[in-house]
Amino acid sequence: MRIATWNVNSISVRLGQLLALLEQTKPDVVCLQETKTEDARFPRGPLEAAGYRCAVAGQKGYNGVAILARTEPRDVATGFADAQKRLLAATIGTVRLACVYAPNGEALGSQKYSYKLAWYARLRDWLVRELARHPSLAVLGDFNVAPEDRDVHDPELWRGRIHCSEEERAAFRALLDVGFVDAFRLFPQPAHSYSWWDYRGGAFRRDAGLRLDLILLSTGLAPRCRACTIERKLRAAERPSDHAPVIAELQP
DNA sequence: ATGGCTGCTTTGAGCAGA
Repeated sequence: MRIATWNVNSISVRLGQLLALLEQTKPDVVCLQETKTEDARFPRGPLEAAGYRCAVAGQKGYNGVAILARTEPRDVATGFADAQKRLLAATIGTVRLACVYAPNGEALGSQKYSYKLAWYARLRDWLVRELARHPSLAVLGDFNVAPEDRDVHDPELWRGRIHCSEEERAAFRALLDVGFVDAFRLFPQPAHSYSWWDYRGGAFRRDAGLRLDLILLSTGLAPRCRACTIERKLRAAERPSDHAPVIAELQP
């Protein structure tokens, strides 16, 4: 079973690239973030034609998450209540999956930063309950936290800043403490492995990136994981998302 | 390079992202 996550930064702009990704990597499940589209306008037609069923939780203009799967998603749920569409869960086969789009946080000390930390606390509480019901649980998405210095192109430049602060990293580790591992770090990985590069300042060309897009696996599910990779080449496409997809391979 | 992109919004300058 191949599971993937991608922050598309608008499903309508990235639909062609998404269809190409589905064709080339043939994932069984894809979690999408920042679809930026209300549910009635989600492009179900072309995705169903490509062989994927869609569970969606979108809103106009901002945020928005979706889960695409080759089989019908079961027990679809939107998690804890929030006006911002940032969480969606579904069961595919034997695996429970949660698609998450964590808040950006803007800057330390801002209202959005407080919202980010509170959102992480709510996510943690929700994961505790979800894990009790679903021991095989995968959490995929844009966490908007670079977990460690090795996930940052220039740790000294980013020290204490948004995505890299100790407070955010502690909030992220609190998720792991519930009973998850970062699938990417189960395997040897190249140095400078990032999943997001700023559109500005030639960040991708300079490889000035952060690893913000992650696949967390419950300790019950992690032994089934055989690989986890970042599809970096999509960031080099024409009119790319600023995030690259992440894909994990699970043994059946 | 703290922006110098990009995509969105009752279309057009301002917000948000990260």
